[in-house]
Amino acid sequence: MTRWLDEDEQRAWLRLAGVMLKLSPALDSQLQRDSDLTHFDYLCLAMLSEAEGRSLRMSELASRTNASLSRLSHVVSKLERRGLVARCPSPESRRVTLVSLTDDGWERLVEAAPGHVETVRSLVFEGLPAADVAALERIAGHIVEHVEASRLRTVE
Amino acid sequence: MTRWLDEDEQRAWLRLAGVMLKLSPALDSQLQRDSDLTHFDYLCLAMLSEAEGRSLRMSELASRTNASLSRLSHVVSKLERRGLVARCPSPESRRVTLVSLTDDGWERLVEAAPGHVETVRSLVFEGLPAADVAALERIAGHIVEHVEASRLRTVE
DNA sequence: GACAGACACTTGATGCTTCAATCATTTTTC
DNA sequence: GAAAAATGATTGAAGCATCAAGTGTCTGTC
Repeated sequence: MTRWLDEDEQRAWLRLAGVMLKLSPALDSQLQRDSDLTHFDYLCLAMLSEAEGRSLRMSELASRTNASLSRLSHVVSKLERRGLVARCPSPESRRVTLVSLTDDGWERLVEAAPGHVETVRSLVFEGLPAADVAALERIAGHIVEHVEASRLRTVE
Repeated sequence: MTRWLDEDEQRAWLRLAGVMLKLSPALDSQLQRDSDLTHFDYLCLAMLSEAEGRSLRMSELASRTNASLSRLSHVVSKLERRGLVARCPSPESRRVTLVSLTDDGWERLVEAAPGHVETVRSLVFEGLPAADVAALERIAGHIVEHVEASRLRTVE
């Protein structure tokens, strides 16, 4: 017996679906136009830039960018071809690959950041009360946790 | 001079990006596995099913599903090939195309709905306080509005 | 110390999304 | 009432994401 969504849930859900369908392309579009980067490309560079030694193992970067290892591998290959990122084998274990941000990658990130941050601010935070910023963090965190938990359940 | 995000905004933003990166594939994956439909396919069928006469013009369906006309056109072509949807010229104006849900499309939607709704409930609403449901609707609505407004600005 | 399984990652094929260009129709402007 | 602009929709090419299958490495376990 299906438990359908009530009216409030229905409205909230349609709006959230709207965010996924509209915000994602909007971010990609601005970054693509101004910096020839995908939003996901940007996220990879940003996560590397904040990591110790500007370098992370593939699986750690995948986890920090919320991506599958497969998706990340394709994207890192592309970024490597463009010279924004470099791969090298880990000294610790031969099945581990380390990715690091190159100087060119760092520069590209620094150039792209202001425009991207402005876009995020204007699309998400402009006019959003502080209480809603907190709520957004709480709710989005809740959803991400549930998705991760369900993935573990179905993989088993 | 860039106005960077403060710490609270930063955390909220990373979590929201996580939702877009993880929730969307999770929905696609369940629907694909159980009903051979994309989440966007589902949305199209669902919007048609609720429309008067189970039929809408392309541009109206695009607007209700938050998609570009181009994306919709490709997807409708695919759904039409599979017999879930039919196109016909509008009697009102010759540049308008009407899309309508076929009986097969209706059946497919009815079969897919319970599993999809269960997934949405378990990933989004399970354990989410009613106050947060309202906040989600408000915040997501705020974001969608801003994205739409910015699109209008850049198109001009 | 060999073998089964787990782990880290890569690859190739397929289908989806976007962008830019296009076409036909309708409306506006002069 | 023609020309110009706007609207509604489609198309093809290029780039992305996903899935399933693969490679190589490491870790038990007997």
